[in-house]
Amino acid sequence: MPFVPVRRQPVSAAVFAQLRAAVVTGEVAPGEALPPERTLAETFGVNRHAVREALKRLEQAGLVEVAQGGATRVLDFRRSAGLDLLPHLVDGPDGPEAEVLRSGLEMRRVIGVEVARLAAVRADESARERILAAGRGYRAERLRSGREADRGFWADLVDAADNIAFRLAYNSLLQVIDAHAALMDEVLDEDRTDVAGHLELAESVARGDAESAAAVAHRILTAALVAVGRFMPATAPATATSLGDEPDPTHDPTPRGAP
Amino acid sequence: MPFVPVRRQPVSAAVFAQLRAAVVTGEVAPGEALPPERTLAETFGVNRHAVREALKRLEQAGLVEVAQGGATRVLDFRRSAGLDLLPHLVDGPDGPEAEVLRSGLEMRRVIGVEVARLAAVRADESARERILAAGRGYRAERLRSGREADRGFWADLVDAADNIAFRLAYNSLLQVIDAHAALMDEVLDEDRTDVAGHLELAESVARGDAESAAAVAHRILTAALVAVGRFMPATAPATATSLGDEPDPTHDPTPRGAP
DNA sequence: GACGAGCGACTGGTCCAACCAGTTGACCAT
DNA sequence: ATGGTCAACTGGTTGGACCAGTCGCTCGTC
Repeated sequence: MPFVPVRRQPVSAAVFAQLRAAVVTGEVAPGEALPPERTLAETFGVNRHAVREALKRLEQAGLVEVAQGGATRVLDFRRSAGLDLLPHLVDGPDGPEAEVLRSGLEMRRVIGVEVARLAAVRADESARERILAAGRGYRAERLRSGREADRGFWADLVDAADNIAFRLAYNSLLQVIDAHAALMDEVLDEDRTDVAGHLELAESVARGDAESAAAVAHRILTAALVAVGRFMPATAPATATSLGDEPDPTHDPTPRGAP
Repeated sequence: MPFVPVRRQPVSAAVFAQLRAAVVTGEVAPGEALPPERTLAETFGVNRHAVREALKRLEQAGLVEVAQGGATRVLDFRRSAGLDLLPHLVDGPDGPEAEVLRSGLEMRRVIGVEVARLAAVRADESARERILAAGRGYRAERLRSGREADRGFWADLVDAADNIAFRLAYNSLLQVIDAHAALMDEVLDEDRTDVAGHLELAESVARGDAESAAAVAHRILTAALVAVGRFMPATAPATATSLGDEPDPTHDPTPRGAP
């Protein structure tokens, strides 16, 4: 077993992690007040400043609302938090939450498809060449490191799409992946088996064929979405099974409670 | 003019705002080191603890990297920040940045379309009824407050779509809107003129017709995207003009550098 | 001259203690 | 019932001290 760098974690980060977990698991319900800073400091055995730094991050993440003189209240993160919270929702008491991963992969597909479409229309000449080169080198790159191969591939596309919102959302999704590298690597490898698709996507973009690019991107990105059902039969069996074998190449939302 | 609550801003928030602005405007370039905490404290005329609280938020937002013993370095937010940063990118030196708003509205459309599709498939009976009621009451609600009308309308859809990633991204986009309420209200009102479309969307979802729901959602959400070009002829005239009058009802990406 | 150990200055991390500034609710006078 | 007062409690801010890493210079050794 290879040695890895030890992770140093500041006290405030540890406090933040515990408080965040308490909020997202619902251990402290929305509307409920957190204990006073002085109490938290004593409970955690740290200085009050460390607690305050952690609370600032919670506030920044949209998990709590702090009011001078009043109490610090927990917010409903489903209404108040942004996409940056997603990575932190994956960790559940019984391992990664399948439903959160499914959500993230669905979003990844939607964004990826639109990114492909936009890239086909907006990429300038140098971007087209770069993307085409990435498409042609994908097979070889994948052998070296599948993870870095499509990270580079998609980074070029996202660049070319010229949309800062997609770019930032893409970053948020990458953090989900990084937070569960081992599992996600297996799931995402499903995408990578479609080597021909990657080349086809690159060629479509280089050609400026938006609809073809979108279609191929959809095909590629659906693979991982299907795979996550296999790797995680966990919490939602009904959902997992209906994700079945031969998804509609265009759309395959997961039915639920439909007649 | 009605009275509004006065906003108190903690010192750390003010420091955070200034540092954040310095980073996103590129005033301090990625890779560059921020001044030491002690220096910042003196410069801002506040205590070092306040500076540290601000830095924690910057770190949380993915704008800087702090290392004990070493310097605090600025990151490239285009690579390291998440979607939560989007609201803070809108403010430019010459008013709201048209390109950021365009990006946000593009994302809003993509997410909205997929939300409509998913809602049509996944909504349970009570959700269908609620959505149908919202669709029927939309015309009346809109007269009272257009803003709250479609906030409620879409909130129901997002709920029904049962995808936490879309929900959080939707929250992030709402923050963009809230941060520029006056302008965005004008732009988004373009969506609301399509009253019939809202009813049609609700009916499609209630009927479980995913493709119809997606198509109508796309039509509705394209209106604001077109409008932002009119309201903001500002920074990118070439882009704005090509967004012209009769957009392809299916897709209308903004060409740029295409052959 | 090249190398490397050692040291010192500098940076962020943590703590303690105190006080300021709001909020809340109980109490009391009107 | 109303409104004012006040005490207790909560977050906000400050000062100063020290710990714990990093970085770069210096100096001795080879």
